[in-house]
Amino acid sequence: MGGHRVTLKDIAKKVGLSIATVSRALADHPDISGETKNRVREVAQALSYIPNYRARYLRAKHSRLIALIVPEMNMFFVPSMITGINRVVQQNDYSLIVFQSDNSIVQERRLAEYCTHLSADGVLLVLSAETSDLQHLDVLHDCGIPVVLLDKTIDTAKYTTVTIDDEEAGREAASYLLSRGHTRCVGIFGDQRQRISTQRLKGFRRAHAELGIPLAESQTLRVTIIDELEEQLDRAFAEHPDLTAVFTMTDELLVYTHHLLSRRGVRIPEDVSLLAISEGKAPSFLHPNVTHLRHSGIEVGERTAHILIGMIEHNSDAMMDVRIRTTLVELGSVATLGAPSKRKRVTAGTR
Amino acid sequence: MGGHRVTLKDIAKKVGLSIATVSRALADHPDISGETKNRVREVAQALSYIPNYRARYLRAKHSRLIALIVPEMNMFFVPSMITGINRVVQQNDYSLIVFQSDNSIVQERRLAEYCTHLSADGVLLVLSAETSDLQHLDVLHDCGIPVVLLDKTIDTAKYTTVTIDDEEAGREAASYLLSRGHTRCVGIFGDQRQRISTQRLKGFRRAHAELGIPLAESQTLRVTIIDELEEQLDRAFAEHPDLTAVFTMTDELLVYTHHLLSRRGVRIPEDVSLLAISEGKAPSFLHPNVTHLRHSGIEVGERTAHILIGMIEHNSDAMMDVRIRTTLVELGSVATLGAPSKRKRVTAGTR
DNA sequence: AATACTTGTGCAATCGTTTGCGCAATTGTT
DNA sequence: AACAATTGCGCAAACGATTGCACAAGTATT
Repeated sequence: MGGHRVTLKDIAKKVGLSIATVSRALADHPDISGETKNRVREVAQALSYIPNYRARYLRAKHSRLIALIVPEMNMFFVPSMITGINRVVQQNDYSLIVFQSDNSIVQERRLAEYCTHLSADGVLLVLSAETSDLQHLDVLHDCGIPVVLLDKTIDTAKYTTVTIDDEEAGREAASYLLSRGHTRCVGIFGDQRQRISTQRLKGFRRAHAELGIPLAESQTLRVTIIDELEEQLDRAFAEHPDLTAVFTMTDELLVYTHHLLSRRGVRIPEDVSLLAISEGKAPSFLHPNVTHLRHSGIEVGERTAHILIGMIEHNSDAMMDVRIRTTLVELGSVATLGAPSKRKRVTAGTR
Repeated sequence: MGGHRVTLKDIAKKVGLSIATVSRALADHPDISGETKNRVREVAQALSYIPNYRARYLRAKHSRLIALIVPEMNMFFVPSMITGINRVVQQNDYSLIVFQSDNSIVQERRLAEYCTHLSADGVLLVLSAETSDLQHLDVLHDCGIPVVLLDKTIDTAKYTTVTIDDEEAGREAASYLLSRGHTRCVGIFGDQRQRISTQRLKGFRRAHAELGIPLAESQTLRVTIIDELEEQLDRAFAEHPDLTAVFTMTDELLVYTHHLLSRRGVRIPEDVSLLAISEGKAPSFLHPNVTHLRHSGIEVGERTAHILIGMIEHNSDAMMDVRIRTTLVELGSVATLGAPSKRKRVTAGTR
């Protein structure tokens, strides 16, 4: 197997020209006569010549490779984000190389370094949960490789970031529920080491504060491992019998919450309303469809890729923080409260 | 921005040695004295030297790059498959480069060619729905790049494939339902251009034939675009009032079917039983949990990556067809039929 | 003291491309 | 007919690393 890959040299030998001329002919260089070009092209075709990008880019000092490092492949946001990124990357003749850090900062560091080995032209990075400072990215910075942080980031003055306005999304969620009469909501949030969690929680709180509606500590759940959700939810239901709405800050939390609610026979939205920040797919296959603040992974991916490619091609190191707005998609999982007394009492622990 | 990347030459200049010596020192070559090695290493450290893999691999004729081409990023199977692949690939010091063909054979051909440009050491390929022959992969074969087809393949004597035993899985599904008294089942299948669909359907049919249970044509749905599902399901319910079980051959079909059933108030498994071939995540967040034949994406990914790496490193072109077995996971969405007369009649079109 | 190893290092070619510069042959200008 | 401008092509260096070979100095052998 594995025949010798044909190179410029082979073509040159065959047509009796120098390598340089062949190279230029194939590149349609004006110095080369039409006839020669044709001859070269024919031979190249016949030999099914394939340029060696490694050699080409070795000389050219770039690679047309863009690296993406994600902490993990969840089912909801990451796949569509990759789809968006890939679309733009391919359109611009780059290739995307995907790494997983498995939520480990050690891996993340290793991978960042690896990107420099590969001479990636740019790096897209979704921070791992462990990451609390950005020193390990200095290698990239030192090599002049542009970096864009997306989705899960931390505060930084050094790198461009693309996120949704997490605090605003949290605020909108709460104020949407409050405006429809849900004065006792429970918000379910993720790992508090992550900015995305703390910010969404902050917004959720602020909405309550702004409207002067009390929000007990026990109304905001912080779920680091998904298995904790059930117990925490039980406690929340036990402590707040007047609970009328649940908000989940991600799709993962949404589907599991939906499951737990269904399991205990809670009807949505008759008994409890449900609202989420979501990529948009899960809400459409759950029953009933879930009203959510849509946070399109494809859009995030596309915007981010555009920005990175801009940085690469204009050699710009201007730093910015891009916030992508979420859009409210109303699908009927949130009831408007009229006569509160008619609602069925939900009891905890029912299976 | 972008300081000059430090090379062996820089180190050589600094320590006053030749490039060759520096290269060997860093590679811990026995020819080099310990003292020299230390000096070189110190300087390399101080200058934060990073080897250029493109240059290294240009000479070495390989790239330690493995390409994966998928038709699309669905939410269920592909992400976990990537996770599995990535795990093995990284463990073996390769990198994974991911492409999407968007289910277009034109893209698929372009990407295959692109893999040769990159000198990928191996290619993992999930065929697009459009692909009906494998000629466009000849470029890879000609370059001696090993290829493994996985999940969605077609029959081929030329390439190694890793799949589940689709026909057997379809057969098992049907015979499971039949053995529990469901004599009138509906099977929901995907795009009939894909082997995975035709084979699963074939097995489903065979199980009926083997047990001598009639299976009307209208009991097997073929859903090319997901939007067609609702109408087809309506028709099936209308034609078969004695319908007691539904089988879906993928997660996508499962979640949407589940949604449609919930919407029309069908209780699972009291009114209709539900069985799927699934990656395993969706069944756990649907309510009730769905009994399924588990087809682990991670396992498929890991096995496939191992096989490919084996082919790369042993330069083997032995061809094989690996079938991964599915495992039955019983989660209670399939009722065992006792007295058929007691079941509630399901009527079509109810919303 | 002459010879034969050993040790540590450098030279130069190589991987496959690209590209600045030089040069011959052709064409055009006066 | 002499000179200038154009056209078409090749030489050779460069990108950054690896490696076979040669070679100088030192050590060991006779």
